[in-house]
Amino acid sequence: MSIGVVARRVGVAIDTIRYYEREGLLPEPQRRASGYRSYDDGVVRQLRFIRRAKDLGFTLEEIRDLLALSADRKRGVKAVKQRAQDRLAAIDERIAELTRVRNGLEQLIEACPGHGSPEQCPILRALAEPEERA
Amino acid sequence: MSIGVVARRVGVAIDTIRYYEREGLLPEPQRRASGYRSYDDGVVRQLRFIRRAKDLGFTLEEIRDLLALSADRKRGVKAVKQRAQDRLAAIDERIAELTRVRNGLEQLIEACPGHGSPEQCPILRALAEPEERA
DNA sequence: GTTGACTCTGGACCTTGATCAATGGTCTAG
DNA sequence: CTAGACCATTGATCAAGGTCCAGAGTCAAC
Repeated sequence: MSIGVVARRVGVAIDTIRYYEREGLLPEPQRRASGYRSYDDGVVRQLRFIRRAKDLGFTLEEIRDLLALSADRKRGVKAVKQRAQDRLAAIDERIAELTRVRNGLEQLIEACPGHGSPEQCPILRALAEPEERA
Repeated sequence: MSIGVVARRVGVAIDTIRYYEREGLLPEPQRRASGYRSYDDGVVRQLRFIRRAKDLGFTLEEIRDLLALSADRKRGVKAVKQRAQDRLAAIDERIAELTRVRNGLEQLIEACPGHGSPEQCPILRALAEPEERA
């Protein structure tokens, strides 16, 4: 398969495939005599793996790590689970942080009449206040 | 006040202050005869405003907008409230998205024994599977 | 009156995850 | 054989929000 066919099958740009190769997320493929990259089906699975991991919020660096682990029979699984748990913890932390921000913002919105002078607007006041403790 | 003093008082880098000035988030300050920037206390409040708004997830562009609105007596407040509501909606959306990802990941982790062969690891399987529908 | 800390400008550089452009070689259908 | 599609490499560019550097001028203390 040429790079263009792979790109179409996975739904990713050709440049992205070459980029992943440079970044070590994809192995260097066979080459034809002309220099064209020649892929087999494995790369399609691997690209889908990358895309799903990205959807789960893994960075490309973490994905490179996951890919290495997934190739490591026996020892890999434990480490993969650990990475997934780390990722889960990071997501939980991010959700908690966003929730704090969200609730703070909501309170300000509720307290804001939506008219009157800027000095009376709790949103602007909260932003401008010298020190505030939540 | 010199730029360095402002930077220390707010806890922000000197370069950041100049950057904000270039980006239109801070007014151009007075200059001494030497060309040194000379600030009054207002800039400290404004920098804190920027920092708080950034903590709420506003982009610098949105903050520039908020600052303009906060200077607009009467008409500003309504628009500020609207911006805050938009921001709240965006945060809610982001939390919902993260929560979906979080729950998917959690299920995979629960199903993973943490040992055995990579082929049996639900995390790796989910990532590698040709098609999966949640 | 000089050392050391500070500031000025302009522009380069950083991160992440790509994407695009330029230039040139290759492949395939008609 | 040739047009048009495809692919190669290198290097630039993007968004966002800064950070850092060089080279030069300035300020404050001793």
